[in-house]
Amino acid sequence: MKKITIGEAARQSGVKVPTVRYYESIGLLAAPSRSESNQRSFEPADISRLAFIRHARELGFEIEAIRTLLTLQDDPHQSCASADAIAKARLIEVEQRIRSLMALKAELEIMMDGCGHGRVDQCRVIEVLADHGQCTHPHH
Amino acid sequence: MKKITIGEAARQSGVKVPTVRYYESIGLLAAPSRSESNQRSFEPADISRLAFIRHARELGFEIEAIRTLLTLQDDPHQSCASADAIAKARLIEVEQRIRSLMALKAELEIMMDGCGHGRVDQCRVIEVLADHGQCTHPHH
DNA sequence: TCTTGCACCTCTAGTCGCTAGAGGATGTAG
DNA sequence: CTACATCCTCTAGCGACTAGAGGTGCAAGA
Repeated sequence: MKKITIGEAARQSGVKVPTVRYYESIGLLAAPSRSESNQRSFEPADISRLAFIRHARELGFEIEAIRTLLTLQDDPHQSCASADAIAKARLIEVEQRIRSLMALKAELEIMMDGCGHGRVDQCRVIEVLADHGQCTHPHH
Repeated sequence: MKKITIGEAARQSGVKVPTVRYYESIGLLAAPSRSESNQRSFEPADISRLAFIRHARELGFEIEAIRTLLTLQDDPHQSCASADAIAKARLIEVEQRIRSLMALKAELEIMMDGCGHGRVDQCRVIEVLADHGQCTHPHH
């Protein structure tokens, strides 16, 4: 029985030390046992859980969604439908976000193209921002 | 001389009432004059400024960037280079964000494809989240 | 005239997901 | 034994608002 310190847990899971404590404080991670000197002592399962959380966060899932995904993981006999729904919702979100960012990109490019690099009073960047009517791209 | 109330200013600029007050509080918008009964009384120029801010926010510029853009707008004899640089930085940010979201989308799609819609213990969604090694897409 | 109801005012606190820092205890290497 | 790293708890801060409490002012209908 090796005792895993919070630092080690952080290193292995890729989650930062204060973030590990934060996850414990919001109940995403069960409070681990403590050593005689009150230091947290994690188990391998905790590392997996932290890695799960980290990966899900990287994929942009919100903490509450992750909480649901974790309870599903904890009870493997449940239907997979909720996990499916959460992932699908996230996919739709991501697709929407990509579309809107592409529109932004187009608008920014138009802005930049029009900039003669002279003085502000000839600057399309400022001008376009000031008057949305000049914005040729219909992103909204 | 018509007096523009905060509600009217909000309606015309598309910025919400509390947000207008917030912008005033952080000095993005000059404090307008007040009526006898202490109500804010805006001028047309304030509406333009609010619309400018709103459009810039829609394009994802941060408040501090907008603050700089506004000072540029206020002094039209300055070089346009700063505005240019801010817009360019934003464009690069947006492009990066699009790339990373595309990678996420791919990973989410792989996850969903593998889901047999059965029970959690056969669910690829949970499984992929739990073990990043299974994530075939090299987005990081 | 009353009263209803809306728009306005200020101020504080909450949101999300951490991150930073204070101030102190403990563990480890030389 | 002395550094120094790591751990502990607690509080406050970030950005850009948003929500709510508690109060004033104003116009229109009964």
